[in-house]
Amino acid sequence: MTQDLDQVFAALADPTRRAILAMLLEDDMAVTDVAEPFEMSLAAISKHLGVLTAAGLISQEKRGRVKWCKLEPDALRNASVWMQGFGQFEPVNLDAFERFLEIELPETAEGVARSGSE
Amino acid sequence: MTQDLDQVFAALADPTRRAILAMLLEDDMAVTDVAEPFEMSLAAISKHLGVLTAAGLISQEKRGRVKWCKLEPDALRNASVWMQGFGQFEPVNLDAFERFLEIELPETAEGVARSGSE
DNA sequence: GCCTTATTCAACTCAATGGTTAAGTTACGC
DNA sequence: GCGTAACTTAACCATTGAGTTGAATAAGGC
Repeated sequence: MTQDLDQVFAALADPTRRAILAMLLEDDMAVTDVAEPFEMSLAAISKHLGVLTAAGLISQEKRGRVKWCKLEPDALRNASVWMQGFGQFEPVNLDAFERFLEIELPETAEGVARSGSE
Repeated sequence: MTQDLDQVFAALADPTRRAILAMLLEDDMAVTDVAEPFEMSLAAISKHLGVLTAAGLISQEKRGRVKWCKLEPDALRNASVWMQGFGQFEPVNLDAFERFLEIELPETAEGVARSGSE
């Protein structure tokens, strides 16, 4: 159980993985498509998807030869509850969230992949 | 900015550090007192406090020869907003949070330190 | 059946983490 | 001002993590 939190938080601690989650928010995607905007090997993305899956943040279903990735936002529930215990953060400020997406979405995935952050 | 999230999530990914945060929820504490319930060296705890400070999750103020640690829950705001973007997790279920505390508070810090999780 | 596409696996490198012990530093207390 | 309490720093070690390349596997398409 605390291990769940370990895995979820560790998974979220990587900007590439957060960017992937944000992408999947829009729609389910095949591994190759997830990898496309990033400046790193497919194998690397495959690994990232592995840790996201292990953390329960996404699920992967193989249909034919393509493996579809699907967001599983419920995995965030425990982590969210844990965090909320430290204070009341005003219920979803969508504007703030959009700002994050602007920074972390595929448009700039290149930047994420190259420099990590600034 | 995305680096902030990196640091916050990475800091939260360790059970010892989460336990420390939970302890500080009750009251400000000196480094030695923070370390007391754990089965690891003071130096190790000092490092953990360093990463929590770097992430902005706590602040440390030296008064005399003791350094007081204080929770800074605001640092969780951005992370919380980010997570909330993935779904509406019902506003603070205090019971659920208490369950986490039971597992991660100092009473069982020994267990946390020894086995990490089960 | 064969080429190709989609994805993973294996082996490796390099850097970062989490821990250790031992040696500093700084501030009380007497 | 000396001894000690409260921390931090340094040097080290073992493990993990993020990335690479290259080979393996699996499923289509024709």
